[in-house]
Amino acid sequence: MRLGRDFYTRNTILVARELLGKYLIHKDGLKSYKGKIIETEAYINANDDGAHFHKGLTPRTRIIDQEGGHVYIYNIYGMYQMFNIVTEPKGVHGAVLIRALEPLEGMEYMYENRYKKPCEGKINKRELINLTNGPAKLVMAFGLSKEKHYGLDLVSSKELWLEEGEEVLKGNIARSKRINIDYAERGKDYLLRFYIKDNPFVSKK
DNA sequence: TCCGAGATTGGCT
DNA sequence: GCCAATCTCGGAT
Repeated sequence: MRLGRDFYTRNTILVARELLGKYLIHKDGLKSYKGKIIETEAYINANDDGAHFHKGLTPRTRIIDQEGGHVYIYNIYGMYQMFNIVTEPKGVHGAVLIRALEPLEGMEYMYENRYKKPCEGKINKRELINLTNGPAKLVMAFGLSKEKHYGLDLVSSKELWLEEGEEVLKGNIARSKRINIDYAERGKDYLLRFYIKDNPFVSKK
């Protein structure tokens, strides 16, 4: 069952936590990708100097002004891209970064996207973990890109959306500081990263 | 095997 | 020049 608008247009921190266990689906022609969300980070508002939009929107971040459910993808380090989901009602700025997924379907396509060679036979455990255990890795594995998917609406798109997934008990959710935002004077210590405890696809300890 | 340092890369904060 | 990252390679375990 696809998640509707009401799921996304709520408080960003709440959405980040509830995204854990949900399924991300990408249909690309005959290729079909499915993965369970394992790790997220919330980026909230003007008080959060870790957020790209804390000083206001720019051409890069313009989609964040839209209502929750839209896709925000940006370039980083010249060669990687990151996948975010816009939250909150229209005009309120917030987004959730998807940091890790657990592959469920389409692993052979993820393998080809990540390693640039055909998937022959069984994928070993190390290769499997390395498909989607990081924010730029999962973008590569799922065949996502800024050019194709920036601004797309997860509520109505025929190629990319989220579905109700597995319930994650509160006791199995861990919360921590966000990864690699030491440059944010205020926001660096905010506990806005959520992940499923003991899941092998979590990006960092 | 595991961990840290160094290289990579180009649009924009 | 900076950056919500990743890969590789060397040396330690």
